[in-house]
Amino acid sequence: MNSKQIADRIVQAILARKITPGTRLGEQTLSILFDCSRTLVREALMQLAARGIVQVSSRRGWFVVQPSQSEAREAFEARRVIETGLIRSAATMDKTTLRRLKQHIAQEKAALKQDDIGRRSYLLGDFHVCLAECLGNQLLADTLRDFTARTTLIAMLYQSSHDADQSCQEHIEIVQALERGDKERAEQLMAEHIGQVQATLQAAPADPLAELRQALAPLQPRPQATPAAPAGGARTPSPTSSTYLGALL
Amino acid sequence: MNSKQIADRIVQAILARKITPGTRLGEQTLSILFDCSRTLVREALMQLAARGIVQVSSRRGWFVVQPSQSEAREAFEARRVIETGLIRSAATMDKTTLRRLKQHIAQEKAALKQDDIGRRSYLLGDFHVCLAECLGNQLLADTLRDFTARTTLIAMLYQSSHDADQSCQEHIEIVQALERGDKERAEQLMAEHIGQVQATLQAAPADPLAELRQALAPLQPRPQATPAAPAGGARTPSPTSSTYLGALL
DNA sequence: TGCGCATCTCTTGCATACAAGATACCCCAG
DNA sequence: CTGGGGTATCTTGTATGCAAGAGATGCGCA
Repeated sequence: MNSKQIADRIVQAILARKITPGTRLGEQTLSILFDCSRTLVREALMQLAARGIVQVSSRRGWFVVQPSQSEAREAFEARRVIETGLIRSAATMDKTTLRRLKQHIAQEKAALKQDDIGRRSYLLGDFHVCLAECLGNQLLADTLRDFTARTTLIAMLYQSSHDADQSCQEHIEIVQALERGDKERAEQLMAEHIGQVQATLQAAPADPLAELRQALAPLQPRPQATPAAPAGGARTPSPTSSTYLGALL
Repeated sequence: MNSKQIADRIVQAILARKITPGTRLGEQTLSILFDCSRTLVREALMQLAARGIVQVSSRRGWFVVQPSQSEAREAFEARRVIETGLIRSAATMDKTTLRRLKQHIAQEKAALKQDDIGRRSYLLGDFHVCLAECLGNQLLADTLRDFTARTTLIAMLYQSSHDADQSCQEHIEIVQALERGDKERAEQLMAEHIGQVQATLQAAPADPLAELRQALAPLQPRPQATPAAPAGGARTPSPTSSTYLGALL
């Protein structure tokens, strides 16, 4: 178990919504979980910090990032720019590639049917990474993976109510447009798709203190992933979050 | 001197073309240079590895990446997608922002006049990062910094002959278009600008063995940054590159 | 009760020690 | 002179130890 593997597991857990924003990632805890020394854990966390997935607060601990509202806006904008641009500048796709995308969607459908929330979340996010790979740019695919992890965290933090079936349906339409060679339409659909997710975020009050208020808001246990939570505002780091780390194994 | 600072210094040195692709970055060497333990150096290198700037070859050493031809293509494509998309989706710029861009260009001109190659390279690359910041997306700005480092390495590796004055001129025109509010033109100019740099790369022969040939090519000391080097093909890791590391201090 | 303060524990920050693999070097045999 | 093999050296890989800081706790006092 090297540091790269540890980092990957953490990212995967985030993409599967098994780790929430603000979760504490203690070096010791992880070293026990992964049965290695703190050194390796630390290297993994350092890498994730460089990728904007975790943060360290000096001598207090490592935490999964809790993007602010403006960071959330940037992340969605970044994804929109990259994904629409990628479609726009892509060559027409060959059959093999289209087959891969369709296979991916089939997997999405299966996970939806089985109500496997973790796998479902993972696949819905991974579609975008897969698409970038199919469009021939591994560099942007890797970048998108991080950005997708970020938007997943944002969706958890701001209680997105966007539903999975709709996402999958939108993916289907995008692939159909690509299959027809209608890149313009595919681009538009992608922009709308990302916009959909963004739009369902719990709108924050137009209040200059919003971020502070959010940071100071009390912790309230969240009822799984239901829509329309009681009141606006996001969670602070969970004090007992070490139990969540079972998600990594 | 913490690991972040070390990483920043290395990236800066790359952007200033003071460290070439394939340069060896020995942990011990760096720890002496930065007067700290290998631990900190290692953390910095880990972060840079996560950002795609350096690579480690097991128990052989750390090296600045030498992007392959296809990685080079991806990097330029990624920049084109991001930078044009950013311009396209931007709001109109206010005066303060435009002033910042103009100031940046003024700095570019000064560095050109003084023939300060390091600073010149740095600023020409940083223009793009600055623009992304001005367009209101720090996340993409940070991403672009890494991609710019990457294309800088590519330009060194494939002997770009694109000249600095022309780059600066193109920057000026882009800002002028933005000032006029002509985003469409700005976007086009940006695409062309990035294309310009990419186009001057030493075209490799249409040869399936190109990459291998390149990897096996003998080391030839490069005459500073002159155009039109004798023959195609890039350099292998320099065996005595530790001397170059003075560039970091 | 409420507040201030000392202390105690828990967490990261950093350095160092040692293990293990890769490479370079040298010596010897053919 | 050439090639093979053993060793010496150099490099990273991993664990561990100790220091320092932040928070939590508990106690005494007003």
